[in-house]
Amino acid sequence: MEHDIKKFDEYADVLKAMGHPARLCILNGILRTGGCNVTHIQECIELPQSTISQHIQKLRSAGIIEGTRSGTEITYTLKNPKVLEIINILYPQEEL
Amino acid sequence: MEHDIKKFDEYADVLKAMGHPARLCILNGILRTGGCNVTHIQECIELPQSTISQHIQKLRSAGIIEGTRSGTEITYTLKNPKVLEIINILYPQEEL
DNA sequence: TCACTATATCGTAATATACGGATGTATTGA
DNA sequence: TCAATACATCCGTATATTACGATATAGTGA
Repeated sequence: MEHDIKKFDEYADVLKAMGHPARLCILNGILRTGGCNVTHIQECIELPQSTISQHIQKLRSAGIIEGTRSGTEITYTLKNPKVLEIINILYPQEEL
Repeated sequence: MEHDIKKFDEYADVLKAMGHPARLCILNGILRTGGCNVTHIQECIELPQSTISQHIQKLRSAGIIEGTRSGTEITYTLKNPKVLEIINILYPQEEL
């Protein structure tokens, strides 16, 4: 078995970042639409802008998403391919 | 995009339970050995017994593992097949 | 019943997370 | 330069998580 817990730190952080319903919802949305901005997310989930922004920062600092600015908008996309695989396992593409 | 955050509660809890280095280490160990007990885990990661036990309880209450008692020992095994897939994505079987 | 091993639970202190209002910053168009 | 839009950050508070020693419980064999 594995001896060094530190080897698990990296993905523990990724999973922890994914482990919140709002963030999972955001990730699923980003994946399904191929990238979307905070305002669009805000229209879909009932949370104030600052809360959503903080969730996005958490996903960003875990290296899961990255943002591209165009004008005043920032479009976020999935950056980590393993996260994409995980979401597809959890939420396979039927009835959407 | 998805409207109801509650639809994401189930797997958010699973991911949250996975999102800790000690628990990820335990899960990886259970997967690789096909089931193991607390004492064996304790030999591998440097944590007191009560701490390990609590991590195991967290995995158990998230429906990720289940224990089978034989004598004084309890052998834990993976219960959720999606978790198995996720671990295999994160830690593919090379050099082990 | 007693001692022993394996595991769980309790109590609690330290730390982290979540939330949302208020405020700050960047970009664009007038 | 000003107002508007999109997004980020700050701050205080409430709640949750983590860790671990101490203690409890379950099972076994003598």
